[in-house]
Amino acid sequence: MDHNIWDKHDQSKGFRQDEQMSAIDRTDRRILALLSKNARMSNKELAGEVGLSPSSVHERTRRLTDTGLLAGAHAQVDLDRLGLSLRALLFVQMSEHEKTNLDRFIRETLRIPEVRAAWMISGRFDSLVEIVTRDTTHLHRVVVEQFSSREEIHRIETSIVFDGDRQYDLSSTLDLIP
Amino acid sequence: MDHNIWDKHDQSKGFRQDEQMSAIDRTDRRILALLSKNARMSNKELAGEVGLSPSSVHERTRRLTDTGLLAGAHAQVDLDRLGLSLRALLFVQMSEHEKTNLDRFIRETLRIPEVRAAWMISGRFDSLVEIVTRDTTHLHRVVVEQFSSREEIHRIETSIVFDGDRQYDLSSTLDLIP
DNA sequence: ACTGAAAGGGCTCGCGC
DNA sequence: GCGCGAGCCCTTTCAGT
Repeated sequence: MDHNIWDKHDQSKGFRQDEQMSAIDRTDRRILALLSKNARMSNKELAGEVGLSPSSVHERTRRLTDTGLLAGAHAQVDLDRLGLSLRALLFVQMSEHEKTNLDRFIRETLRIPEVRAAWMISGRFDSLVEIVTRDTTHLHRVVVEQFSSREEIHRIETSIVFDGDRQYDLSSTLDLIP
Repeated sequence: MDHNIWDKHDQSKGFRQDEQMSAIDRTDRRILALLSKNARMSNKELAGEVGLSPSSVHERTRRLTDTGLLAGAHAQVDLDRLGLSLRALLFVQMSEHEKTNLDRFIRETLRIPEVRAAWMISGRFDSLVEIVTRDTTHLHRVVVEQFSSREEIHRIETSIVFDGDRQYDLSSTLDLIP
C-alpha cells in the first residue's frame, strides 16, 4: 500500500455546528499555504521552509489531515490542451415547486462528466453550474440534453468563459482567518 | 532541494493556437484521472493501478509534466472550518468604456485575498468573481471597498453560496477528449 | 516504450527532551 | 510539541530489450 499520511484521513463529513474549531498557529498556516501552491512538495522541503524538523512537520500534517483541514490534494490538468477548450457557466432558475429538491439537483448535476462545479445560490438564479466542452456543438448538446430537458428547470442562461482563472495559492487567503 | 519531477516543469504558458495537441493514450488518461483524485498518490501505487512498472509510470508523469498537461497539484483546504464560511459570487457589469480593460481587472481581482476565482464571461454580466469571507460584515466590507468603489464597475449583484461543490475527480471528464 | 536492478535519499517511528 | 537517528522503502536513473 501507501505510506502517505494524507490517505489515512477519515472522510466522514459529520461535524456539528457547535463543534470547536481546530486551533491553528502560524506554522500550520504556512504549511497549508505551501501545500496549496504545491501539494507534491516533500515533507523535508516543507520542513526547511517552515524552519522545523521533518518529523515535527510530519506530525503537523498528520494532525491537519486527521482534523480534516487538509481535505485532499488534486492535480491541476490543462483541459484546454486536451481538447476541452470551451468553458461555460449555466445560470439556472428552478421551477418554483422544485426548489426544495435543489440538494438532489446539485448532487446529480455533479455526476455529469462535463460538470466541474455546481452551486446552490441566492438571488436571481437558484443554481450556478460550471462545465467544460470541446466546442459549441458539444456545449449545445449538453445544455439541451442534460439541462433544458429537465422538468425541474424553469430557465437557463448560458455564458461563455473567455478568460480568467482560479487562485490556487491560499497564502493571502489564510491570513484572513481570525 | 527537491527531487519531485513535478517541480521541474517549465511554466511558460506560450503555445501557439496551431501547435499540435499532445497525443494521450488510455494509460496517460488513467494517470491524470488518478492524480486528479489524489495528487499525493505515490509513483509506486500509481504504477500498480495502471499495470506498469514504476519506472514506466515515472517517465509518463515526467512527460505529462514537461508538456504542461500536468500543470501542478494543490492541497484542498477546508476553509469552512477555518472560519471562512461565507462563500459568495459577485456578478459584475463593467462600465461600457472599460470593457477593453477586463484583462487587467481580472488580474488585479485575483490578487485580493478573499478572491478564489475571477472570470471574464459573455452575457448579461461581464465578470464573475468567487470570494470567501468570515461573515456578512466581512462580505459587505469586501464588496464595498474592493468592488463597488471601483470606477470601472457599473453594477454588482451579490449571491450567497448555500451549498454545492467542485468536482475534483476528472475520471469521467477525461473520457470526453477526442 | 517498457523492465529491472542498483544507488541514493526521503519517510517513518521510537525515544529523549 | 520538538528533534534525533536508524532502518525501511520509495524514488530515480540507466542499461538492456
